[in-house]
Amino acid sequence: MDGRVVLRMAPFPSGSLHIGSGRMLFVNQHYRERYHGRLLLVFDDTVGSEEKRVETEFFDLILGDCELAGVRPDEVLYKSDRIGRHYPWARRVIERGAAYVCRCPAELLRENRAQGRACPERSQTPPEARDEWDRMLGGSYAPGEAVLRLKTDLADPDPAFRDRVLFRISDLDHPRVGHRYRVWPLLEFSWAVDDIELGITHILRGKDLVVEDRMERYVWDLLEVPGPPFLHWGLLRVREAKVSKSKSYREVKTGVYDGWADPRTWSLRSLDRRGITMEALREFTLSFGMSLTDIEVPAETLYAENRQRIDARTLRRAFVPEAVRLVIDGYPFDLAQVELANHPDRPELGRRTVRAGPELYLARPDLQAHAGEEVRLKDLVNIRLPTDAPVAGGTARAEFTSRPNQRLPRLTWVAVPGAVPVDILEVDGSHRIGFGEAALADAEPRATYQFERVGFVRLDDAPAGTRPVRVVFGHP
RNA sequence: GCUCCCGUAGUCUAGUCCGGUCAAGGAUUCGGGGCCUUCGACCCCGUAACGCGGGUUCGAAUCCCGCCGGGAGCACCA
Repeated sequence: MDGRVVLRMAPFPSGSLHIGSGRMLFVNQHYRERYHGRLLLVFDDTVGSEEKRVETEFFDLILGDCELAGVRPDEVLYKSDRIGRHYPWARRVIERGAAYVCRCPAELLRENRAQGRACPERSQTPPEARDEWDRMLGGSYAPGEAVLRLKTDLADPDPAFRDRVLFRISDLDHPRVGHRYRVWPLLEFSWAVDDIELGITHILRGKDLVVEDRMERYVWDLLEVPGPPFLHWGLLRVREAKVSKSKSYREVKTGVYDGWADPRTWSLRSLDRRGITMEALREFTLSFGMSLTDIEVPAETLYAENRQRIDARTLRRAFVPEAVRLVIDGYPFDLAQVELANHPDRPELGRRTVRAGPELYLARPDLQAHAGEEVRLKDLVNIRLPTDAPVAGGTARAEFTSRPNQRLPRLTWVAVPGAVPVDILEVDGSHRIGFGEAALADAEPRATYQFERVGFVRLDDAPAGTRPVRVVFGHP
């Protein structure tokens, strides 16, 4: 087994991979590594349909998703390059008397199938079928006028399995191969062929494709070729991620979403943008094993996995949302600045000097929650808050009370001089604006921080110096 | 409706093939406590599960039957 395993992943290029479809990447990668095998990426880009079009931009997008996830396929192939190889297989099936060219309109075909009724063409002899097949290939039929169908059992309990269509005619312009082919195989048959021709040893895929197993197996048995075993995983949904691929597609296309990295897509790249590491995502995904159960997991589980990985190396910074300017009467003059640790438990991550002073920004929600109370400004002094909280952007006065650390509610603050405007992009696409401490002024793009009492955020990939500083919320 | 698949704590998972070592392990959540100048981290403690009903057996989460519940598919899409 070791070293001889060949796996394949077959995405349809219609969007970026999201948290659920990413499972394909991690599972295949996992088994590839475990058995030192090969992993092929085969774009399942047969011609599709009017509703399901192949779009070239998605080839690169998906390749980028793989790269991001740290999955490097040994080979990248396109089904659309391989269509010619499927025709001889069709011929073999016809020779066995197991396929015929059906000229029923789609409507009638479906009805007959539902009734378990045979179409007149079903009785074609192999030579007749071959002639008809040649006419199909030769262009005698228009799209919809003829299909090649497999003879199974019209009494099969599963109607979907009765004489499935193997090839159909389509005039759609394919973005890679144009009009090179008119006769296109359907997914099941194309895989029955390619899984053999590519020497695939194990097929690992989502259970949405289990019916297709049966078709592939049927063709292999018919042609007396041994085929690889199938393994499936159930549906994985993240509770908070109500993603629909078509919705994401629409919103990205119309610009409602900020591209495929918009947090609302829950795409791999959006998670990366939020500072969720691919290692965490990989562990998270793999933890579900190959169970056939459909599962719904709270995002918190993923967040916990990520927190475990990044907490110890992530620098702390102060951020104040819905900032209110607070002038503190009686503030001690010698406390113009304080030196703070970058991480409470990791001295090796260094320290920074932060401006303090009598003019500070505080969060309006904090002011409201503790109106009139004495509070501790974290790492600074104790003050008494005003009884009325002004609106965000307003100013209020507070009163210095004492210096020593006391067990009081601890609030986050940012000195007004040098405060950096920050815009947090939330998971639901909304924005939270506020001020961050001055140290954020020269933060590197893509750097991850923990905003104390807010959560883990990652800087967007904007040029340094962009104001407000754009960050994306990761998780608490 | 038909076909296939799946049911272990709030959530996810180990165990089910090959019955005993499972009075069910782990993770996360939640509750309580400790510690640290974050509501984060860390440490300690705790709550909590074999869908239901029969059967086989000395013994069932594990095998059999029935029921109930959930999911997916039923395209000339992938």
